[in-house]
Amino acid sequence: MREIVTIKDVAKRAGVSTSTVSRILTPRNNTYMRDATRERVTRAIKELDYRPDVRAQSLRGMIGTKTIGLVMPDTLNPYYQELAYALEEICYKERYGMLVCSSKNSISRELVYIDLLERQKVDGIILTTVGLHKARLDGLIKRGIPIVLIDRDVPGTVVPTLFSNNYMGGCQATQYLIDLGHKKILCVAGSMNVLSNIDRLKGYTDTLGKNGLEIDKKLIIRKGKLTYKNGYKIMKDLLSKSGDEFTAIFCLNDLVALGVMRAIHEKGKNVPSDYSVIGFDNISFSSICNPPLTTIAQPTRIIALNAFKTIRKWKEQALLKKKHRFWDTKLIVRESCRENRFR
Amino acid sequence: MREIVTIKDVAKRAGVSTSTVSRILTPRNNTYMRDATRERVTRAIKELDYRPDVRAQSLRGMIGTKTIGLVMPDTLNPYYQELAYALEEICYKERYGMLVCSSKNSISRELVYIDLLERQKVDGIILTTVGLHKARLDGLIKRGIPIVLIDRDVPGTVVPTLFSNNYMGGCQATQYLIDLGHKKILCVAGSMNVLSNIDRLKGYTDTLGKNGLEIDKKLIIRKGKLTYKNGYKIMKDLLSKSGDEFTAIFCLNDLVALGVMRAIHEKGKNVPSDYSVIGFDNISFSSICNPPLTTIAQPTRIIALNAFKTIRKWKEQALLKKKHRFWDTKLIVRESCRENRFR
DNA sequence: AGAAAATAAGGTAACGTTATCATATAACGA
DNA sequence: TCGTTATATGATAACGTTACCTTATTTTCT
Repeated sequence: MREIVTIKDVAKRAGVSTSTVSRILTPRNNTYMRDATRERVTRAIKELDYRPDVRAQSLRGMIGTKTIGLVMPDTLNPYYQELAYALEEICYKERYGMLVCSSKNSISRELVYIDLLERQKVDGIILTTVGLHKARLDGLIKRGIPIVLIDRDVPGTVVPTLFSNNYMGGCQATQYLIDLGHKKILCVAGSMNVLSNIDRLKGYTDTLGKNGLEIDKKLIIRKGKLTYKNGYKIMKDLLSKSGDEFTAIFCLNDLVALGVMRAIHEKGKNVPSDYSVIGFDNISFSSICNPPLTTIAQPTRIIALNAFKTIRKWKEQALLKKKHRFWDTKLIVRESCRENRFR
Repeated sequence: MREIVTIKDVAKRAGVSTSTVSRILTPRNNTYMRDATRERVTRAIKELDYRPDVRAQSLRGMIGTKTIGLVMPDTLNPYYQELAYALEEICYKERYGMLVCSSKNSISRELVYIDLLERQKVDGIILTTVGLHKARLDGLIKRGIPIVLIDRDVPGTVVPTLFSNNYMGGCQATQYLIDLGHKKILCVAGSMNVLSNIDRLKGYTDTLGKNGLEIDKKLIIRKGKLTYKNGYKIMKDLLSKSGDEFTAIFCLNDLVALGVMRAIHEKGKNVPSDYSVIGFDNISFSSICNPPLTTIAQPTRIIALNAFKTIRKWKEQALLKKKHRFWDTKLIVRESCRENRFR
């Protein structure tokens, strides 16, 4: 039989009222209780294996549901997995539950999930949107759902939005290659016009310019998605033509970098002797692959922590001003880049 | 201002009672309603952007919380990520929320999470335990929490437990290598005594025996965890001594296989020309790595689907008998194995 | 036409908690 | 000793919803 133990059962067993039991569950500072009573109740709780029902607590009380929702474009993308991991760590410490939702780059799916999270009355939503509109977002906020955006902006709105400093990362990667003596640097940029990619690309072009190097449009590949498969395909095509136009490759994420490296190896060429390759994201596999990938690390943990904090401190003033915040990226040197001595 | 729209607001706006609104939210077959009324209510819901509160619904009604909990030993392990992915897909279709919890191979952390999920009154828990005891599990069941175990057993209990046929996978991998002409096959098995590993190892030894090959205990490495790092270390040690005692390597999971391959490459040797390597799990990176890894795929999606189904159909009879179920593994041939012509 | 059945909606209590108010006893200061 | 405050607990209503019961209107059948 399904035997649900409630606060009434505890009260009866301890010979007190439910109020007294409740006082133990929700300790406020200004409450008096005899030690003997406290002990009797505590014992009853233990003996009955009682656990308060968070639904009921949050429905009546002033606490929330102790749950947050994380909505990401792609759960299989290692970068988001690491974001989820960092966030889970924080949730664990705070004894929060984390509802993980993958929009799979579909806006309709994202909306279904946001709706679901709202019905579940989560204490907040952390969202990397694939195209939420201002109206929807404002609706959410009006209805009192704390929401924090990560990596991607919703134009015209005032929600706190947290970013890696993607521009900085683009600069770091490019400058590193230039310092190694590379002058002709291919950039595999993908076709998607999300802010993070635009910034990385801008970092690339600006840094070329700052170093007095020419910006060759033929060296900026803006097609397809930033996936392993696409990186492989792009590089394969390029190498089948000539492959002489560049000595280094800046990939806008690690996944494409992996695909690019695979195509290079298949062609019988070597990384880093023939081509230097640098990625972005520092996914866990970039330290494992062959050769280990030099890349730009995002401040994932810091972003996760601040997202959580923002939700917890959510007040009306969050609405008052646009709050874009950026955190520094970091160059991680491994073995996929080498000095350019020849060309 | 935080403006929570409730069923009362909808009722008021539509000019009906809350009962009538509720009837629309929870459609039972035997309910009558005038079309005009239905339409008025539906419109009010839309206009107010009303969304029912799942907490309240589940507290009063007969539905659950539409949430399940997934507890895994390691969220960063690609195998579990793919399990989570498969499960999320099912949850999405059913409009369930999924609380993702990583025990990080710590039993105390696992217990904290199970406790949290119980307080959240999830409709079920899907658990790959790192060492739950019978007593705890029986407690959960007594308290009416549907629970399904995956990959790992809790001895002496009667909970439905779902497995890949790890023994079969061990046989498939070993037989494949034998069919390629390998006679001396190293097995990197790790020290952990979990059922899945024991079964994989048994598949290995049984298949050797069935093919009339000697079982050389020196070729079974039972130390450390099944991680990339450890695989690398083990193979590096082995190669620094001699490396002549075997021509093929069966790794109990893909992660170690990746580490093993790295060590081989670092030694200037080649996979598959010098050593054939086969893994287990078919993690996404096994198709991306260099060379792409031949491996054994687990029926992850099937397991996820059945776990969910089991929870939904949870009845008292689930208690009546032990239900261990196994699903077939599958050999995935890629490029890390080759015929053994020389030794 | 009258009774029975079908249709359509409202009223109320309850789910498991806690906030708030009320009450009872004990301790204290004059 | 009495009034006042501190201590300790109980009673009740409410959170947002739905199950169940009740009531009012129609429709249908004889």
